[in-house]
Amino acid sequence: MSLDYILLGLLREPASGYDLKAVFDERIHYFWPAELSQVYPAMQRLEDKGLLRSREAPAKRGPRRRVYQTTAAGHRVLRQWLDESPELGDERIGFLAKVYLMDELRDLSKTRQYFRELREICATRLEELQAIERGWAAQDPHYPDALSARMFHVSLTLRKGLSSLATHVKWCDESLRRIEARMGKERSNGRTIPRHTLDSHRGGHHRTDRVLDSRSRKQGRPAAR
Amino acid sequence: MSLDYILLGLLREPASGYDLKAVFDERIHYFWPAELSQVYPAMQRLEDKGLLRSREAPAKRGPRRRVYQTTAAGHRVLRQWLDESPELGDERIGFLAKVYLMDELRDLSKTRQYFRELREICATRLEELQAIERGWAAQDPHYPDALSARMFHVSLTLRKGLSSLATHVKWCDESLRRIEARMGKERSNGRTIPRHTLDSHRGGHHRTDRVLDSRSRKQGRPAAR
DNA sequence: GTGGCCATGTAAACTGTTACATGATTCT
DNA sequence: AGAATCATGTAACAGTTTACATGGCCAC
Repeated sequence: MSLDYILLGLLREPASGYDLKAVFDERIHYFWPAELSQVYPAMQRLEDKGLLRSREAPAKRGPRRRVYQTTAAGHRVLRQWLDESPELGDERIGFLAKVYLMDELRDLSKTRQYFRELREICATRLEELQAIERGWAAQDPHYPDALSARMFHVSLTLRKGLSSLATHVKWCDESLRRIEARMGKERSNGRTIPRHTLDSHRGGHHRTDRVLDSRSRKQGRPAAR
Repeated sequence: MSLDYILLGLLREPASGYDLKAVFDERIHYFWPAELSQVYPAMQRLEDKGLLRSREAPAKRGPRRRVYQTTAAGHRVLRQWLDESPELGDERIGFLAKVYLMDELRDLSKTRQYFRELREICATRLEELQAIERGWAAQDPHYPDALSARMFHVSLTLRKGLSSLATHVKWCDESLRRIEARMGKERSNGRTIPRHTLDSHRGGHHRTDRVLDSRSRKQGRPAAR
């Protein structure tokens, strides 16, 4: 349901669905991704409820655009939502689910490889956010201070991203240390490299050939693909 | 789709849907919550695909139970999933969405209150995880070392929760400092306490009277509640 | 006997993603 | 003429939550 409220918040300035999609992909997607196919119907619903109003906008360069904006009722609804207590909500963290079960592979070098890749992904995204912050600092001489109320709140969220990702990278590093220490112990305990590594043929089969790919009808033969 | 794989992982030891729900609520829900109404059909689907097998179990104290267990095919599918590269995935972080838009309230004391509550929630959950770790340390004299492969991987995920939540609390504290500094500046700039505080009548209306509560049919009058 | 926990499910609703359909304008 | 970008949507599917239905067994 947060999407509706985010829309009300973003449409305090008038914008089209298409405009909004750009905003989502640029700034919002870090905490709330959205697709156009979800945004358009949502805006229509909110207009039907009287929380948004829209008008046909003269289109320079392109076809007709419908521009939406939050109404007074929309502002009230938004403020009521903002005034509610925070909730952590249910986060689904797929990469942790994998780590939790990864003993199944019986091969710590696989776990190590997993953490190395994860570290890379997070470090890259961290740099992305650091670049944003540098940009802000560059065009505002007393950056973290003297911000508008709007930017102040936005900067609180940026800081969250920055600190979360930095910690994430540190966790990967700590994990890699533990994994390597453990691998060292395994070797010195006389265990040789696990034989399961035989499975690693047909090089680099990342993200291909999903087996569990769609719901099968009852009694459908599993092989029938 | 991760749910299916988590089920395959958990059912390396036989268990009923009901058992599994307890495991989810106790350990797994930190990174992947699940409801029974989702677990039961999922297990049936996985059995139809040949990845789980089930048997009727003699029920001491209660009605009949159906106990599931991962098959050899299920193990293969699980290992294939575990072998894929990590992905961050789309996280939806509702509490950040609110902070991002909270300038709308035009009342920093509301933002401060929000962060105080958020800090409390996270600190509580942090203590929860710390208690788990203390429990492990208590019943295992050389705790973080010499773990089974299973527990080693589980402990990697616990450490993630611990470090994430500690950082989260620190972010709340940093934010509270910034908010209070800014409130001080507002006061000294001659601005008095914002008048919007008039809205704060009818004390403590947390989590009540959601306005945007369900999709309205087209053209439904907004007032018709 | 009834309240609580054990146990298994179905149905409907909600939220979100992927794929598709359509067409204008601008740039090369 | 064709590709890229602007622009708006629909349809089908996938994943999850909430509400409901059912019933056994056990303790008080």
